[in-house]
Amino acid sequence: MAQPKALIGSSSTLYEVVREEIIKRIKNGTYKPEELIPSASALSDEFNVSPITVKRALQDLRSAGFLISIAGKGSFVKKQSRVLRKLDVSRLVLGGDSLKLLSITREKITDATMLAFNPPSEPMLCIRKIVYIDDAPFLYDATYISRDVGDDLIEEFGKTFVISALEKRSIQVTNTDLIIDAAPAGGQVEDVFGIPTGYPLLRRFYKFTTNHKDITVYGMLQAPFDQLACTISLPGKPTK
Amino acid sequence: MAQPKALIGSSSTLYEVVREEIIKRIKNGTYKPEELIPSASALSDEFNVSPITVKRALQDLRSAGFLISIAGKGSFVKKQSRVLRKLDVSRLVLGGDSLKLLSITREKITDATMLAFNPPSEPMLCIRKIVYIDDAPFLYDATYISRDVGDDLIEEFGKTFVISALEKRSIQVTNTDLIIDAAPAGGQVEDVFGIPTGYPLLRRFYKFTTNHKDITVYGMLQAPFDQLACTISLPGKPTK
DNA sequence: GAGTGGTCTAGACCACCCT
DNA sequence: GGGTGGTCTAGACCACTCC
Repeated sequence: MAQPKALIGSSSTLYEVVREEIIKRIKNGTYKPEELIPSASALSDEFNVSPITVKRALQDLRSAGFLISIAGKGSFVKKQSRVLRKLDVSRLVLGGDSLKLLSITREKITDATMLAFNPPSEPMLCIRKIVYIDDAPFLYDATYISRDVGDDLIEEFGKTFVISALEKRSIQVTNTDLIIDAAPAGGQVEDVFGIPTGYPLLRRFYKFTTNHKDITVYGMLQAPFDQLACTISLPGKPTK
Repeated sequence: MAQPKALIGSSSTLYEVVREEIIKRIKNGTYKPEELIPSASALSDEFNVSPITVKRALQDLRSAGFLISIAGKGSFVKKQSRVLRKLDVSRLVLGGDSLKLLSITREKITDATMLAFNPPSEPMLCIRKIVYIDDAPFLYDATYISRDVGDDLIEEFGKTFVISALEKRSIQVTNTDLIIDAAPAGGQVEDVFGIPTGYPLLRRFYKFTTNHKDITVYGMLQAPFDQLACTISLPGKPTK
């Protein structure tokens, strides 16, 4: 067969060359946000490679958040519009957000990152919920609370953020510890957000210490990397 | 051919089933950190699927940081040991770290996230470097500085963090703005860390305002998700 | 040389969407 | 029905490692 067409980019393998060329076209506006890109077979003709090689490139582009592919329709350039929020995590819900309760269970904390908070090893009350913005899933939250609480309070956990429910009962947060990390999507979060395995997530783990010695709240917030970034402003460093 | 072996996991496709089974074996200790897992052809025999399907599963596992594959040797379970560091970004180098200067150029800031800091649109001095821990790349840093500085200072940028060099000249940081996000690896960082395309990164963008009105420092720190997480402790929330 | 992972291709099949 | 993306397989080739 004919020699594959020479293309821009220092990549070695064919699918990398195709991938980088498509990225270039997205960045320079040849393929515009929300719009359909040429089909795999059309691209395979243009680049003179197998359709399967093009599909391999598209797979990478989905994992990197450049594209969304819909069987029967085609591949679309993803619109990039990310929300910036303050790192402070004590309010989940802002105007226009809505909550969906997923489950309330009793579980042990097993996540390796959360263990850095030295949580109790006994099973805790675990509340999982999704925060929506404009009917699109925005945050996935799992909250663990260290003490048995009344049924009325549990019911309220489904409607509001745990801290708000506690404050109504004059339980105040005295300290907030946070761990921020990135992680590849896997398991339940893939389904919640409709993202492929390995899609980068921004995660915020929190530990709220309260003025009730028996009540400490642990939790984790997750969002796809292209939906959320966190900001914080720190006072000027002392002269050291 | 024979019916593919029924396996655990609610996944629909074959490679997802294989992938989840291998994850399960890593988590339950069947495949141990640093150790070799069975070859693709051995796994394909066991699962009764094509070797290519197994390779597809292994590809996902590499992207999610579970495995490292070396041609001619095999696939190894990645050892998970992550560093926790305070969010404060003013010191790159701790004991045992070393720096490698990559380049000093003049560039405009083009990164979409960094533009949230409203940096100047003119070209700036750009210093790229890598921080090593135990001879392994740990952080990738790009620093932009807004003013022409002397050659002696530029030379120092290659050896130490920009803020330290400035402080020696009594230029103090009066405010630090940070943006933390996650992002898929792409381009130069892939080579620096030896990670596949799309590998999740934790990124910290910083803007240092100083007591010199002409001197503002912008920059970005990047690290693979499995090497670094950030911690911060916030004072108790006021009663609202 | 045998085994390994990785790429590239061809061909088949399926599910989905649109007309 | 024809086009789309997605999966699965088979077969070939390459580069690498280890014996």
